[in-house]
Amino acid sequence: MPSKKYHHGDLKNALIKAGVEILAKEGMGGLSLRKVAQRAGVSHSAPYAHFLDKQSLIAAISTEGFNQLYNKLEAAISPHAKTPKKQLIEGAQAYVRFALKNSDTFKIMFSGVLEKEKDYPSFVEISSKTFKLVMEVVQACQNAGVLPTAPANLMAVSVWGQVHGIVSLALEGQISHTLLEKKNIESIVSFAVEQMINS
Amino acid sequence: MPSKKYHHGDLKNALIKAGVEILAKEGMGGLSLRKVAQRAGVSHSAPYAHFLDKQSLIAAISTEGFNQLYNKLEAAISPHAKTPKKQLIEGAQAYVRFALKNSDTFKIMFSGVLEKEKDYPSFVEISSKTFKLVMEVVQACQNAGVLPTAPANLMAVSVWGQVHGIVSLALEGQISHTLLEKKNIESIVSFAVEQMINS
DNA sequence: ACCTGAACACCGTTCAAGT
DNA sequence: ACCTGAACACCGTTCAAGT
Repeated sequence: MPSKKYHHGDLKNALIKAGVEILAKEGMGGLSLRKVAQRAGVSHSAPYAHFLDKQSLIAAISTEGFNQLYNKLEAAISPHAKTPKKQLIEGAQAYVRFALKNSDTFKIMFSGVLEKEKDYPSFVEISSKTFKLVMEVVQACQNAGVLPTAPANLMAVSVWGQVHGIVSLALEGQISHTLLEKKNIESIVSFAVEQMINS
Repeated sequence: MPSKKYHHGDLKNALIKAGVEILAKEGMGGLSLRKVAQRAGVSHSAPYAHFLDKQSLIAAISTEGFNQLYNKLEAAISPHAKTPKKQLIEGAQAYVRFALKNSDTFKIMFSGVLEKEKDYPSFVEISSKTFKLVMEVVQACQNAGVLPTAPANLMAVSVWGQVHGIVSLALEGQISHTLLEKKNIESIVSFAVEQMINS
């Protein structure tokens, strides 16, 4: 438990944590390096000992978000190793839950605020690892005849895009009010995923 | 042609135009009210005569973006009134083209930078009008047996989400390199939309 | 090695004043 | 009615200096 004694200690992780908290409390617009520093109890220039600039902190927060997302997906998928269809459905639901619960972290991960993702190797690594996980589920589904035969990476992008698109529209308030009166996001995504599955 | 003579003239539209240009040239991170004012040739406080705050300018830019998107969709759809399947496919392609061509405007429309969309009636109006257009195409497809029978708004969100999701992932650099070597975004979206269509 | 404080350029917003 | 200029609080970033 390496936690409460910065001033020295691991300020780097304390800053990431502070960033996530500010994000959750004030949203993207409220996230400033100076506030993050203050919340971690250090001077406004202290973060520069651990991050090159604000973009680097955002990259670290996004990377942390992707790690959590990956873990949630894994946890949702692994119990159903013998039933790919369930993996697909449960994985999609886990994705939705993560996005709705950590909406500001999710937004920062996918909202283009991070400008040069390729400059951050650990971000690239976890995001491609996440894609591979999706691909494995898709492939298992294809082998079981649950999803159509097609290049697995193409099918995986379709599936991920379907889930991601609905969730993104939802977070943007773009799902029509009359639909939301009858169905929540989880069930809308369920419907869309079921549509992809071979009858 | 009401264009080149602000100082007086319609500064409001000049500011929106300047904003779009800065966005295209420098991206979301470079968009400041002061730069917009400077580019329009007025003092940094002049915009406040026309917009309540920065959010209002962003709302205006997003609204303008939605209007253009709507027009592109209409233009892609209207020639194929008798073949709903073509409307669906061409509409999706028009969506992709708009997003790729105006990527920063597209991002600002959907990236959660605009915080209280509901406060901007003309934004709400054009975005719901756009959704209705999608719904009409979907309904025509359903009547022609091209898309499955289901509540039209639910099906419309699935279709829009599918297209929007893939495009968003693409703009975020989240489409795997190995897939992009073989297929461009347009053809990936084509594949995904074809998957939704009744065989 | 890690952190502080002063400094600089830039930003959003307000307001009194000008035409 | 529309625009300017000074002012204020806040921000990202740098750097010399402290421990």
